[in-house]
Amino acid sequence: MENPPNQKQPVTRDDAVEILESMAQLLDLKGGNPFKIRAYLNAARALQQFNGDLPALAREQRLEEVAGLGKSIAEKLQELLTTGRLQAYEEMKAEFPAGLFEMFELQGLGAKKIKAVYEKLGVSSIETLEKACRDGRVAALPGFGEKTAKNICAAIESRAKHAGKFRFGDIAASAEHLLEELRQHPDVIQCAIAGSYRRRKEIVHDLDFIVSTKTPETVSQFFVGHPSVESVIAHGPTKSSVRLQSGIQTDLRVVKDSEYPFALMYFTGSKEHNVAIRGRALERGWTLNEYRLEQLAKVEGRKSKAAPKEIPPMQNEAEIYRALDLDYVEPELREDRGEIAAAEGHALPRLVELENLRGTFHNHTTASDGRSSLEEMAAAAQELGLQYLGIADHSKSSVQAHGLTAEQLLAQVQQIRALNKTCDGFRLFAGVECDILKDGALDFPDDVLAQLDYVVASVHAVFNLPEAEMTARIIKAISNPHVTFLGHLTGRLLLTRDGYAVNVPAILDACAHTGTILELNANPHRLDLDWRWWPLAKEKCVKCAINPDAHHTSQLQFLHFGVGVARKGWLSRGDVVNCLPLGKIERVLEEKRARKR
DNA sequence: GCCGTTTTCGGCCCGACTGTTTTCAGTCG
Repeated sequence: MENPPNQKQPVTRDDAVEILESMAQLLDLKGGNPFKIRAYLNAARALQQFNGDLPALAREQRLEEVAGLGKSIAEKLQELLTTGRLQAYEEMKAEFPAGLFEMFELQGLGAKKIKAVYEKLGVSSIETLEKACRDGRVAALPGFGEKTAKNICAAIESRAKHAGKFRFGDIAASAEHLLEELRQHPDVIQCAIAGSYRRRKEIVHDLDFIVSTKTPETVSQFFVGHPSVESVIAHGPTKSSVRLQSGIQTDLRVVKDSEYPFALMYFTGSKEHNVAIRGRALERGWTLNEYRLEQLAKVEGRKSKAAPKEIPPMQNEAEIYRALDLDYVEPELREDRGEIAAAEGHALPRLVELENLRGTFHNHTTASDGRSSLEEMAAAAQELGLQYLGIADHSKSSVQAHGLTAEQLLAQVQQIRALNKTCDGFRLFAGVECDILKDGALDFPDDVLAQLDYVVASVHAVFNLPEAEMTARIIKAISNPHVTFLGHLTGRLLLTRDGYAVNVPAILDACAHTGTILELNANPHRLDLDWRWWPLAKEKCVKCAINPDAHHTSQLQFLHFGVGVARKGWLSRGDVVNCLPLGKIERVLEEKRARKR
């Protein structure tokens, strides 16, 4: 169901942003004026931040009114938005082989180096680049060396390693959309997405749709013919496999309605959880598979050691667990990390839910690198039904993120205080995302921090310290009594950058000691701290704050991803401070400050 | 290429880090 290549699609704002960024890359490859290159990047950013009616502006020839767009780029955008094409871009693009562009995805390679290997070695793709690195031609180039060649090979390897993996947040919207369309289909009785998606893993390899129906063929046909399907890999009566336009492989399993809970449970996994569950079935003289739970004696060639128990009727997953003398295990916990023992001993936690959240901290505005204004963020939070919203723009050392000076920050505090007077039953908290400097000092002096409602301390630069030094750096920072929250503890960017070397248990101890609340950064690129650490944090009585790190009103929705991770980390409402109502959270923030005195 | 202005050119964010080279270029955030 691919779009015919010459069918005209309207150019979206994101398309235009991408083309401006490509133009900057092309100019860079051509060795263009660096300020001109920056002008294109600035224009791309301006366009990204522009919230108005772009097509209307293009129709009225008023694009130049957008700050950051001058005469030249406005004209180009005008052409792009009205004709769907941009001649200058296509001409420039034709000067270079297409393979050069994927080389920009390699960490450590920029336009200058790409240009050098292209012009001097004729390298025009990642494959030929790897060959040239291995046979020594790259290392022999002026300005290159052994180390550079080795680093390029490592970057190629890392890129390959990440192929076929998808961040949960990148595929969630299209997955839910497809699920909703299946649900609407008249022949579909029940349906769900199982697999690691249902378990809310931060990275998924594929999607597993489970459907129950009386007419497998029509549902399968509907699935493989869906507009979001790019190509069909396999298409049978009960199992179909496709690749969606996002690139992710997606399987459909079609079962009878009576088989549905068993299929859902089986395909939700994890494999390890299933093995343990099947073991329990065997102990009872039963066998469990993706279709049913039945007496082992009925299965050919197998005998039960114990006297088989009578099998109760089962309509849903909860009843399957109950038949095995277990409490219902939420999908997020099915990782064989102690959930079965807890389910047996009625010791599973009641997991936090999105509806429990009353507010959130760590959000940006246009004052630093956000794309929505203070007022817009406040309005969006209230629309979501939140009682409070914390504003934490970047501090001055984060130059690339337009960090605020002390004066700008204090002006924002005044603005927030004034805005609060106009709100009833809703409060903005004035905070900052304060850089943790290389030596563990904070980016603002205490007398500035003292004027805020809270401080999120985060590392944004100098990632490559040895573990002990990085750990000491962070502990020093959170030992400052003004620090309320520790932001994205490991600094990882999923599928892009590993977290820095840091001793997480030592940091957790320090958080417990200082009363610092640990952020669960809900940005789908971060999801940091990782879910695997949260049970330990909970054990050490470290509180969690689920923060979206929103740079736009729409990104407050990231809370949804954060709750998934918190649930995966066994957290309950009581472990998450932003489940507290306004009156109580105010007290928590004040008490944290009071610890210093 | 954009912006400001003290209009029509001159400045544009910048420090850290790495690797190559021996004083600097390229990349990144």
